Amino acid sequence: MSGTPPTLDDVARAVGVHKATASRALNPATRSQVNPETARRITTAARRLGYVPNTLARGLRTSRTTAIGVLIPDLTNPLFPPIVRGIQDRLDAHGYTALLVNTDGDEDRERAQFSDLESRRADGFIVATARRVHPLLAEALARGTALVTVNRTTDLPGIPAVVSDDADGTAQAVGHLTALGHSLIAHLAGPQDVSTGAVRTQAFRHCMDAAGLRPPPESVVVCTAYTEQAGREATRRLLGACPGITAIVAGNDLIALGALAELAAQGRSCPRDVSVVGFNDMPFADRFQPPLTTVRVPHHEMGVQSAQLLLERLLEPQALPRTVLLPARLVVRGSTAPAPAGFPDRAAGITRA
Amino acid sequence: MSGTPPTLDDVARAVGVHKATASRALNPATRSQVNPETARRITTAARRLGYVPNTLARGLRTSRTTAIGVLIPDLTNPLFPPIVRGIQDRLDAHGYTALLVNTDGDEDRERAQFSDLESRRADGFIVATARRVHPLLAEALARGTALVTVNRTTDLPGIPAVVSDDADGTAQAVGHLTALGHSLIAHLAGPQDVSTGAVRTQAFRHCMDAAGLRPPPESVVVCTAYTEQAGREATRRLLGACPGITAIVAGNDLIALGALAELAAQGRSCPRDVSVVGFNDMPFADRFQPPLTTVRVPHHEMGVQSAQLLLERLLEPQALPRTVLLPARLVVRGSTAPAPAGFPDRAAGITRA
DNA sequence: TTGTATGCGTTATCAA
DNA sequence: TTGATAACGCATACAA
Repeated sequence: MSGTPPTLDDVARAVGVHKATASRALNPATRSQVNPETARRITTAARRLGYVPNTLARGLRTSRTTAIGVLIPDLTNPLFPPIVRGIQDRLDAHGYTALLVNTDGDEDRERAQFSDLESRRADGFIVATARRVHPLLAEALARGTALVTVNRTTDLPGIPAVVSDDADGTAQAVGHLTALGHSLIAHLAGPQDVSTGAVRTQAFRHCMDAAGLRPPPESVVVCTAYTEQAGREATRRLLGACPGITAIVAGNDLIALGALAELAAQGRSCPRDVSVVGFNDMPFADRFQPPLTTVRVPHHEMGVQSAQLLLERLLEPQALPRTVLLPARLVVRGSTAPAPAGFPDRAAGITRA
Repeated sequence: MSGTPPTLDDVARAVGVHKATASRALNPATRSQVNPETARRITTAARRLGYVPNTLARGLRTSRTTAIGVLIPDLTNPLFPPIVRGIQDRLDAHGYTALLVNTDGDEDRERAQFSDLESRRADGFIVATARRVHPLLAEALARGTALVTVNRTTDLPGIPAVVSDDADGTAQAVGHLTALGHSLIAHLAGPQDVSTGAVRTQAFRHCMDAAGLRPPPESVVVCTAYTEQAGREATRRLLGACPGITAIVAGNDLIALGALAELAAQGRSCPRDVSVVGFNDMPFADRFQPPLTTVRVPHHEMGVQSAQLLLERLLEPQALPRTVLLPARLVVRGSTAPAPAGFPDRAAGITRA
């Protein structure tokens, strides 16, 4: 209704100074260059007129937008809201804004979204969609784009990253199960083309080996996605091939949820017949039926740290890329219990070393 | 590394035309004005150089940014990710981008965030933080800002809104409980300064009245927030004042979750002793212990519709503000059961009409 | 069909 | 300490 919003020139004229002076007075960094009294009058007039600087004009002039592109697979995956909140909280504190997009795991969509964010001249990118082989990120890195990955990493070196200590988390999960007397432990692996899937699976194999356990190849089933549906299908295959298993280490909580559903459908009780450990400690995991034993990953803090890393990178583009490793911690709840008796190892074709 | 990104002028020079021609060729709307063959050469060169239009410059020139501010209370509240996804999905399809901010229910923070989005020259706003009395929105409306509220409305007329039919949803909840034989039905009301809280509470009173039930005043407890914590505290007060109640209609699922926690803590079984109905059908409500009977609200669709409404408003600023009312539907699960015998109405001081 | 010129609102450089 | 001026990259009215 009131027409166009007031510009710097409007404020300047209201005070009777040049717009350059108004610009200096309103900018904290240059405020010292202007007479305190005039500065005060300019500030007052700006407030009175409801002046808000035009970020587009400023960005065009300074080639900085204080906007950061944030790429996630899907906001409705409960893993990501805490990460995004962490990012936003830290960015906000520094006057930056997150530009959030979903890629749905689709490479074309990701390219399109990334390109859009580039057209908006995002100052940098926080990427939660990293795959181990990721041409788009490689190209961006080569162009000198400020980049940080969070939660997942790329095999390509040179990109700062914030991840949780998944190897240690997996070790805690396996250790918990062996301490409960389990030896027929299966693994519902996450997709192996992303670092979390590969790292957790490798750690699982390593831990089993170190514990002197030799599970048959069929006891490790790779899920096609980090979803309940994929977890359920993988569990069906697993139980078909290895009916004797008494425990499952799931690639993440959604896969674990799928496992719980399939176990229930096949009339197997969790945790009485089969123990299940998840990964992430997603929101409300403690309210599930049964409450989920899982490896807690500090998602909010991962978001905070990734934003911090990116902000540092914008200040010092030449600094060596750091990787921040945050601790993961097993949270024991109701989905794990001592191994049931009467399931000798041989029944599942497993041999102890 | 490769220096600054290519501009329109770079593309134009590579082809040997003026940048105005390049602009026209690259813009779908003006492409017809340029020789098809030249247009092709320009398009090719643009792709080869990796040209991406500078949205800042374009926005400065056109005073349109194809960016929409989205205000939500808190992304980690499971209610909002589906709404935001709905918004993003529809905006994306029209080449718009969502600028997402969290207000954490803090009015100062909300003003600051809103101001930042204005400085980024968002073309309009989708507001999920509406309170019944909301000066900020009133001012924005008076300024002619394009505005849509989602999930909640403002008492102030003139702002298009997308909400679910909460009165009907509440009626289904109460009807379900009375059909199960409950008459001592309590209500854990949401905050009354937001429309969802007020509407559901009013509907609850109305339904009880229509059913000939006259619950004592203490059986309606207002929660200070839509949180598990607030729900738990309210439940404690409720059970102290009205120990005889056999059913609870909660203001939303988080409040219901708090009720479940407090009931369990007091040794009362849900649903055997007390039935609980939630509101929203938040993600994984079916996996809770017990699976939650709740009123499903189509959150993703609410997001889609709110984006649609805003886009329409940008095209036709003068059109009358519409309110879209989406259907809510009771989903019966495990947290409701027939009323236990042996709790005569008089025990709770309730009288039938 | 194409080129020229101008301005969007800001900040930075240079003079005064 | 302040003012004048230019430029960021684009789209458009106007001229050719």
